[in-house]
Amino acid sequence: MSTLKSSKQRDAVLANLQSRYDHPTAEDVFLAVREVIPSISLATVYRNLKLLEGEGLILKIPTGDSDRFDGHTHGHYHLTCLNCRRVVDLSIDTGVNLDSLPRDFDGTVTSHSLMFYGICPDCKNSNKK
Amino acid sequence: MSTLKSSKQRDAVLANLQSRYDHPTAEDVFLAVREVIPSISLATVYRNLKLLEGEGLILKIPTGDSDRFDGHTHGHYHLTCLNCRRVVDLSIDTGVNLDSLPRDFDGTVTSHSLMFYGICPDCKNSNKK
DNA sequence: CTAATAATGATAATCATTATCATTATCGTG
DNA sequence: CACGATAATGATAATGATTATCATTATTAG
Repeated sequence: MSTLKSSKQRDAVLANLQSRYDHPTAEDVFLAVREVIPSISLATVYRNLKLLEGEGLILKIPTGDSDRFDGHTHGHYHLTCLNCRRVVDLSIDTGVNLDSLPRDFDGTVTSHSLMFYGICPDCKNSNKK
Repeated sequence: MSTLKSSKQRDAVLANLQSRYDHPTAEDVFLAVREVIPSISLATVYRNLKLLEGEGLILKIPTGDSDRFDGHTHGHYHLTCLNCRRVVDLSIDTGVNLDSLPRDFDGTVTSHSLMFYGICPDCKNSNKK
């Protein structure tokens, strides 16, 4: 049983994710944290992203291409823009009645993830002629 | 503008996906279709999966590891088993009120995907002492 | 039938992510 | 504080999934 030891690299990765509201890739986080800790390695970023995800402190969002990460684990959903590939937040006033779903299901549901696809506000507005 | 030409390989890939109710990886499909067309190449499977997805005939399910594919595009949702990593269908009596969601959102939502995480019936029952 | 070109199979290339390993940092304990 | 155990790091090699390349084959319109 290994005990966690603190590291400034891990702190910096978490701090970066919690300070931003986009949904960066591991590489994005690497580039940002390198501004603060120039010696940090990409491998260290990947390692700590995985650790932090395991701790439940961040969220990994699989998208079909590179995974995205989210430092805000409160209940909110995402939209993947089919035009610019960005992942943006959708603040949803609950509305999804998930509790009533797995009625006739002989398994256990512990969590869910909901991804919307479409066009983000930026792309929609910049496409106006 | 390129026009589609038919091929028995593509037909076989689609037929395989439509005949099964698991959610195979590209490799899984490759192994299955090779039973019918021994000369088929893995690259051809990937190519046609992408084509078929573009046609809207199949669904690609990103999972964080290898992508899964689904030959049934009707409205249904999936559960990823955290124990055995399989993806199983969840037949849901609608229940999700998705239409009312993107009210205060200045973008366009064209589709969504909902993934549940938990324990599938098989694993749940085999874990009983 | 023939020309045009889409599709194939084989394989090399790419890209994201993970494993390896020698070195360094952290932390409880004497 | 100093020590020893071990977790974390940085650099890089390795892996695994997916895509690109390219010469050859198959399909289709005319």
